[in-house]
Amino acid sequence: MEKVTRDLLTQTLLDMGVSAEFAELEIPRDEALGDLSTPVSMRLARVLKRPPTTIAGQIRESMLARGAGLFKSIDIAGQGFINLTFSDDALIAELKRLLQQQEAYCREDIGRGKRVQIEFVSANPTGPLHLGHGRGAAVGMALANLLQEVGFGVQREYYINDAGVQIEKLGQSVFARYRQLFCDEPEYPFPEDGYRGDYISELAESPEIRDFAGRSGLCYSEFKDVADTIKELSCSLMLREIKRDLTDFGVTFDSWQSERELYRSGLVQSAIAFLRSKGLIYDSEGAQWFKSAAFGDDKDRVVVKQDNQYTYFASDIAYHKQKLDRGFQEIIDLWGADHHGYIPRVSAVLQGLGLPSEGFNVLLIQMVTLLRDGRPVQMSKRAGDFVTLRELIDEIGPDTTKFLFLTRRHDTPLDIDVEKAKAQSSENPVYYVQYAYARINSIFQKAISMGIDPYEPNSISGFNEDERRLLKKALLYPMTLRSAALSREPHRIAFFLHELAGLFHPYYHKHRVITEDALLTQSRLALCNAMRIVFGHGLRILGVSIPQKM
RNA sequence: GCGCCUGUAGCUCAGUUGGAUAGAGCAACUGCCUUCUAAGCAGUGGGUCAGGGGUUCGAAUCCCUUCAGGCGUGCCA
Repeated sequence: MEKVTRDLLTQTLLDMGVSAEFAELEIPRDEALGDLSTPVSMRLARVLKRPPTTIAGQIRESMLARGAGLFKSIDIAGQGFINLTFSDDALIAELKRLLQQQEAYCREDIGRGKRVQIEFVSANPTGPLHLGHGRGAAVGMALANLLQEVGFGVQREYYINDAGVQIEKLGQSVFARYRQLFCDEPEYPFPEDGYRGDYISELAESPEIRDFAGRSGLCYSEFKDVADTIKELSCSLMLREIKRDLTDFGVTFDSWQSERELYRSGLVQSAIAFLRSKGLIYDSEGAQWFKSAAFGDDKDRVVVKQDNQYTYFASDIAYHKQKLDRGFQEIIDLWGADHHGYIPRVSAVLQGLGLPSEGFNVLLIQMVTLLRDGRPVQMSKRAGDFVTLRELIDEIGPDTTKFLFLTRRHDTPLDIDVEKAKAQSSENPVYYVQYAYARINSIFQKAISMGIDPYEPNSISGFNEDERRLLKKALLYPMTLRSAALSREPHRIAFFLHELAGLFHPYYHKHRVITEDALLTQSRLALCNAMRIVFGHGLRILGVSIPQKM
């Protein structure tokens, strides 16, 4: 409905010789003013050098003439706002279109098939997922669903950092723990900066490690002799755990990319050679440097150290080059906010490889601070003191956890008081939304039991004021979807759904849907069906379950 | 020192990308279950949008500045 209006406004502006980008519609704060409004005439006043009210008058005449019954009225208010009010006939016609097209009604093709890759979570397989990863998982999944819904070709990827010193430390930690537990060496030295969480013991106790230990005589080995297998086993066991957590959280990936695989297949070497051939890598002070300063970074960055070892940056170069080689036109990475300093150099790489700077988008997932008794808890994987995603899911459920993360902008720091989250979980906003859906379903069940088909309303009469408000909100849902997609902010959908439920519940309480009046019943069922479609669509995008009853 | 993020009701957060009189949830208080689900509804109270200046028809939103918190600033990953 907003799209039809926007197209109309755009045409009107083009006829006046004005660029289409001025065609912006918004929902007035005060609904008495109208259904949609545009401040366009005030913006044009400066450009056209005419008073805003004069311009507004011209736009009004043109839109009324073109609109053909779409509007009940178009008013000019204040300093030049144009307020549009839809006619009842137009709302009903639009409702019928929604019911006919179902979820397709919600989708506007914004992506036009553009291939975009979203990489998220990508936690090192050196420990369980914590709350920050959970936030990234919820946001990344919702964003992927959202973009897919508006016409992008989306791939969801998890990058596995299974090479380098962190994995080395993981292996050492597991090795040391095994010796302490099973080799009668309780004093066996634990690595200084090893991982100390309980999960290390669990790894050491796992059948896989114990089986290998039995075969290799681990109690009599040096770490370096068994390092490769210990590391690989620990890593894959940890990854299995992570995958299980994600699955239980309802988050899935299309692709898992291993860092080690980049080295094995020679992609790191060839990527650097490629950059060198383009003159973007040079030698200095015995190291090899990438010219990132040429693309906006503060300084050039080392990719191969003096000792001939690759830096972490080297594999990231290969990784991001490979993303381009796989044909993605837009690359979205979700990173923890503590990596923000890393953005310019990766952006530099992609620009050096020919990707326009707007093709690379990093969503910084701000820190999740955990509070206990109102005081922040230091979360450190190495100290082993942190609250896992698993723990929170088990306590309050995946839907509540997701909604907790999705009712915030991703780039604002978030405090979670676990005790409060547990206490409030039964009053969580997610239930408010799900409950609305379940109630509609319940009405439909009742209708069916009475021999009425709620999905096939054959006639729709007029609507009262409450119904009009509800209907209008549902019909304008695509507007939220569009802005959420364009701004890459899935949380807007969560808030929309909560607002829609906030209209539905009072309506439900005030009016009966199924009454003696057959025509009225048909109309109200049609309205409920529209709500059902929108709630279902929104919840599906957020990755939240859609309960038929509660 | 420099860079990025943040500061909105007692708490946790939105605020349509510069629009009209700043909004929700939780917490507190008062009512409402014989009806299609009370995980609900109706109502009450709660604000110097961190402070100051600027830009313009119009600022919580943009610019400058001060204050406060977080993060970053490796030939670590």
